[in-house]
Amino acid sequence: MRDDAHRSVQSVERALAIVQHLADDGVESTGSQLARQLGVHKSTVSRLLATLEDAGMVERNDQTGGYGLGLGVVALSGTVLGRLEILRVADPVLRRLAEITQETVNLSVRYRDKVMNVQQIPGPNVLRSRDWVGKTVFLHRGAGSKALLAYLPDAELRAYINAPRVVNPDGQHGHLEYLWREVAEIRRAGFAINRGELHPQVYAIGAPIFDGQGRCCASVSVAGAPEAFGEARLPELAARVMDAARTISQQLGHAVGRFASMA
Amino acid sequence: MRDDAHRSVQSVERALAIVQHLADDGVESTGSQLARQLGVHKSTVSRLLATLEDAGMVERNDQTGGYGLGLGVVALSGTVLGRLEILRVADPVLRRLAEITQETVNLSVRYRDKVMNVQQIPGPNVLRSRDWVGKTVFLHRGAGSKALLAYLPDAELRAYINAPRVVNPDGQHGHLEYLWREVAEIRRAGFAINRGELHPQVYAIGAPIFDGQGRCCASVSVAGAPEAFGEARLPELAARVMDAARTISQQLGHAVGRFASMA
DNA sequence: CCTGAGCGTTGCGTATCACACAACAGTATT
DNA sequence: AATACTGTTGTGTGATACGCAACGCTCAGG
Repeated sequence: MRDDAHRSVQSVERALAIVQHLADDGVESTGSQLARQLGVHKSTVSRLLATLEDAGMVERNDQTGGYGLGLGVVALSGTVLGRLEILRVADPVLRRLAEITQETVNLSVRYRDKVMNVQQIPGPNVLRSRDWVGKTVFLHRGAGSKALLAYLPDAELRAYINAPRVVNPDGQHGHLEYLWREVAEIRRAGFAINRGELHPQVYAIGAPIFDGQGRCCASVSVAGAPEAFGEARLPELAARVMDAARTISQQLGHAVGRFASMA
Repeated sequence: MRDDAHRSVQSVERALAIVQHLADDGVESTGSQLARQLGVHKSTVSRLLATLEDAGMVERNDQTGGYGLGLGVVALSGTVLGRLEILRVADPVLRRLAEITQETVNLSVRYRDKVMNVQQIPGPNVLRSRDWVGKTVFLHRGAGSKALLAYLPDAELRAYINAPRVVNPDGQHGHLEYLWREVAEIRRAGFAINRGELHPQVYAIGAPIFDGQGRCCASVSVAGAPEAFGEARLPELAARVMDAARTISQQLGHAVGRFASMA
């Protein structure tokens, strides 16, 4: 634990732990609660919170007196999203895909051992559109995620599948060896399909996007009600999604047909 | 400078300064550059960056070797936006407004002495839709901003107008006394209008939103090309925007007609 | 009204820890 | 090869962030 001793700054680590804590439960909490959960004195937390509040990273709710994440992180998010060049080139393609399919379109990029949604264009019959940008899911859950996973370099893919995992409370994580078959299937078909993995009533199709170096860096997916993914419509949807992914890859400088990461 | 001595944590302040710096220029920079600009040793910056990178707040670009903001801030942003209840209640109203007007609809909230965009529904003929959520503008610039400004409590309004301001390089900030007349006009009409203040080719109309305590906490605005805001259409647009704002205010618990902040 | 328990803030003293320094490794340009 | 940049990492020391305790505050409930 203390092996990488002074490669990092303790107080900053604590501040970031506070931020992560406020982000995880989502709900705001008091400084004393944070102090207990982090195992430090409440005066320390008070000073850290004051510093974070000055920067706009956390805000105090006037009504309840609790602390929560501040709008400053939204401002930061805006600049980082604005600098993601993949968003610039993908945006018109995604809009067109949404218009053609009349379903919800997502763009996801890899983030550590997860996949993060960075753009969502809600379809006409979407209910809960909000709170999706910035959401992360594991690489093996969901269409967009699996599309990304399947085209990782073999070493990374093997490492991910064999990595020791803790079984979540929901019991969703076991051994992932079964993924080898699904990955092969995805590579063969060129797209991944999700039949209610994340939400029972949401099916999705995802296809990989490759950057200029031929690495799979993102994925595009189309999500909708299960009825929309019947045998009749699925081939057309898959073709549309793969076409969009290919277009974006081209604009990122990827030579079509050269799937370097499959070599 | 050092008067509020140990009410804040220096190292965390420095870390946040790094983050702000990376956000401001938008462009990524090297650790040495950051060290020079902050006036600290590069080894300090190196350790701070390592800590921030572990948390996903900054990322190193493999190609250029520079540091930039990381996707971790996007994840944080997702949770804070998901907890903004005004987004939940406003979302359907905004979508309906966008559908009716066929223009771009924005929802803004106050953030310190600025206004932040927290939701944008792009219209059909939008060009650059991206990178608007999280963007901040001053309270007196733009339709949504001025709508919020005009309904601030008088004390805050006076403080804002009389606050000493530095003149920006673009020379946009001078004395703001002229705002008193415009504020009166906005309060009389019930909406604010922006004729190319922020971008020459973008006009907008904004109306205030009030929370359960009757405080003006947000605003909704409709933006589009100047041609769309001619005499013929402007009254209807203004009515639509004010109607949407009133609907959202109602759902936030504000009694219609009781504009407490105008008393 | 007083009490008690919860909250956050703030002086203070001390031990920790984060800093500057310097040396090192790596890379690109000369 | 040499220079000029990077970023990383040991090391010593002095600044500093920590825990403690006391304070002011609000709220709940005898």
